[in-house]
Amino acid sequence: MGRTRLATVATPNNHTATRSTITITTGSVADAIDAGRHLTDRDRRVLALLAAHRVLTTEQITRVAFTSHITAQHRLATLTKRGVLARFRRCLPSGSQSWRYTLGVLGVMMNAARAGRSIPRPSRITETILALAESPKLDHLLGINDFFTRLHNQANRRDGCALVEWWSERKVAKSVGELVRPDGYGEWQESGRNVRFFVEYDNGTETLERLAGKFEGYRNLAMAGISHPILFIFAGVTRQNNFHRMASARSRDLAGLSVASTAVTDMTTDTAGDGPAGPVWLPVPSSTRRRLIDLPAPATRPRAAA
DNA sequence: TTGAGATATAACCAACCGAG
DNA sequence: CTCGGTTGGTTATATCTCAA
Repeated sequence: MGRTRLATVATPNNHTATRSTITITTGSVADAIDAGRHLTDRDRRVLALLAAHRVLTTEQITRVAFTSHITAQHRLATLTKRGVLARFRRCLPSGSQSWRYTLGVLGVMMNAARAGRSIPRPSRITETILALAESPKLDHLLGINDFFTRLHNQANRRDGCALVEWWSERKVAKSVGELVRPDGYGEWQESGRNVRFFVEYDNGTETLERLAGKFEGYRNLAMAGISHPILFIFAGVTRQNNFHRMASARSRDLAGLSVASTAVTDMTTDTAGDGPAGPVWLPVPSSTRRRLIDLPAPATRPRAAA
């Protein structure tokens, strides 16, 4: 870079048990314009990805945008140094946890300029990044993004497969938020067939009763003409089993809905290597797991979610 | 408690490519 | 050709997990 006015702020917070390291490089609008000139097409894809989905780990970004994790690490580190990205992680030592990347000060400025929005002040952006790093919803967000990046990776590796749509919670909320609050919406294509689905990611913070309460919203949505399979993803196998038993006993609540569940461990250790696209989904009520593309369609005729 | 294996990053290095 | 940037490889280092 020519004239560098960037100040790197590494903020090790050693005061609590959950130590965190954050790297935020700040800069001016002029720096953002300068940094923008050095971006590759792939960099712009990563920026768009982070603008839409807020935070992704090194591994998740690699799945979507890189073929080599080494290259991804190098490039992401460079973009962080330039202020385009910011990153943080719990625990100080390297190698113990991958970095979580989000848009940096310059990245947010570029994104706002491209969308025709007013450009936020660097201090405001820094506050947002710090809030994200400390957010209790961080693991939940990373869990959802992990599911979608694994699907994306499958699409990259297999002919005839594509992740046609990947909507964040915010984007789905704008479309159907009045009736339900899914954690994501997607459309998967495989062998000339398509399946649209809603995602509910559970990391054990809600009671099963509360999960069951979501069925009513989806029934109302179906009556409004929007009906797709609802995928429940659980952090643990036991909780998934409990959910499956509970949901199977409530067939009346599920009338007209297509509900299936899986556990993260099933998704990541699928022997065929198909990940979330593989036969890891257990429809309710059933004891036979199906591929994502083979999930039963809801009884009501689906219409586009948008 | 200890050691092996897995995982992740930093710091190097070499090869390649396009612009000037 | 030189220079700067990108890509991808190796090595060193550090921690975590898990089994003995």
